[in-house]
Amino acid sequence: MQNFRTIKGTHDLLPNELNLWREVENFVHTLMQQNGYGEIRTPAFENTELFVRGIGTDTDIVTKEMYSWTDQGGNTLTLKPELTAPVARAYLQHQMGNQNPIHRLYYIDALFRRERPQKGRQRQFHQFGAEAIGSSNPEQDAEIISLAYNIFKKFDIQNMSVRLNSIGNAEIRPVYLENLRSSVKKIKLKLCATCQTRIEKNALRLFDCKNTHCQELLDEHAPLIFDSISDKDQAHFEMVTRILNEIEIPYFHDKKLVRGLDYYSHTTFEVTSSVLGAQDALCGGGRYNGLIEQLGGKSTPAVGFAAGIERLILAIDKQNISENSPNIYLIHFGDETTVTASKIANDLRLNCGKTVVMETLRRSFKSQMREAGRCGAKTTIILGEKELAANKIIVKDMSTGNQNEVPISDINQFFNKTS
RNA sequence: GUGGCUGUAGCUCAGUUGGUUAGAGCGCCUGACUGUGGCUCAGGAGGUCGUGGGUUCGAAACCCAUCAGCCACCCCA
Repeated sequence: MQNFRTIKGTHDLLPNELNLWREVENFVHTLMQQNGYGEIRTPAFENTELFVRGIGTDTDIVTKEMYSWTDQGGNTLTLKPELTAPVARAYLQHQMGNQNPIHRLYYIDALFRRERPQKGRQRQFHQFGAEAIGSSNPEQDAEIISLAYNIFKKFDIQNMSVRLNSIGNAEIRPVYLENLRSSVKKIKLKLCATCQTRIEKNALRLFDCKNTHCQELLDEHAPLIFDSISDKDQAHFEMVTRILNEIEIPYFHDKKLVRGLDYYSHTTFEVTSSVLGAQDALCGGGRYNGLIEQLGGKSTPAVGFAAGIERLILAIDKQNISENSPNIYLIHFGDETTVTASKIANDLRLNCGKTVVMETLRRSFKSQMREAGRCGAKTTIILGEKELAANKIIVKDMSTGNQNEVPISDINQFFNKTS
């Protein structure tokens, strides 16, 4: 007989850990709504071509990480590996641009990439994120950055840093890359092996090399993309930083920060925390003024971010996680008590708003008492044969051990009073 | 896709140069306490030793393969 288990890189989330997940999700909903963002949910899979066009043909995601298949009708489909392209697709499909010049959208969703799992990286993972479509102005960039920042701040993430840069518009990219390649080729042989291959394959990623020797060489010889962008784009960036200063978001202008997906332009940012290990990015984002047009719409400015929920959970200090224990544990025993106990539990939940857990295993009285103590119930209700015969229950306060007798007819009134 | 480390009870882990019936702590169940939790004590349930082959009289241990987990490379959230 085969033992079934979760597929490599996927995980079950059990009730215990989901308490924290729900806390995170609830706060995301609250904060987003507070900022005027509306939730969007897109399908789990899309046409493969959407991601190829959106993310970029040469990116790792598209070339080797997508879960793609051909269905029985011959359609080439892909489980979504990121959400910016699907959101942009939805924006176009529903002609949202014609309804309103600006749309603020957010999501919480599961994504799929076939990577080798490690800390902070799994094959099915979850992100929340926001996309503001329509404004090209720097205050929109700052708003997006503040959304991400405020969520991490709320959960008191340690050793957090916000890195910020601008990579200018898409037109200057080829010019800059040419410039970069020719400068770096002069020092090619002094660089590490991976950097040497990156010169042709993905020159921007040279700046991500963890080898300090390579970084020193690059500092000396490589031109920085920020220095090659237009005055207008530099002024845009300047304005973003002015707003961040004013709203007290600490950031570091990292002139080497680049992003991996092709659709980014202008402002790019990343929030990292060293408590995460190698996969230290909590969130990444930036402008993507060219994406909507790339997908067949008219030129529309947009900016957004995406953050990994698993990574956020990893980075949260779990010291003070609140267990949710029931208000009331309802103990009953004897042949005739079950029906009445069920009725009492139902009334307390519906009429008094109590969290009530009722015994359904029919364990011994002692076991039920132990269970009531273990699950942290503040109050225990005892309904035995004697109580049933007398039409009353015993209400026991678990911290003091005090007991009261309450007539069954007065239960709702009693518990409404004690809130 | 590449490399390193690791798989024994629900959890954390012992298990001697290969040798009878594989252990402990925590957790769970029952009882001492015939209707009162936490403390204590006693008893009990729970294992195809990740899986499949091989070596051997004999494998949890040795060999091969495979799967999974962790960490790193790579990449990214």
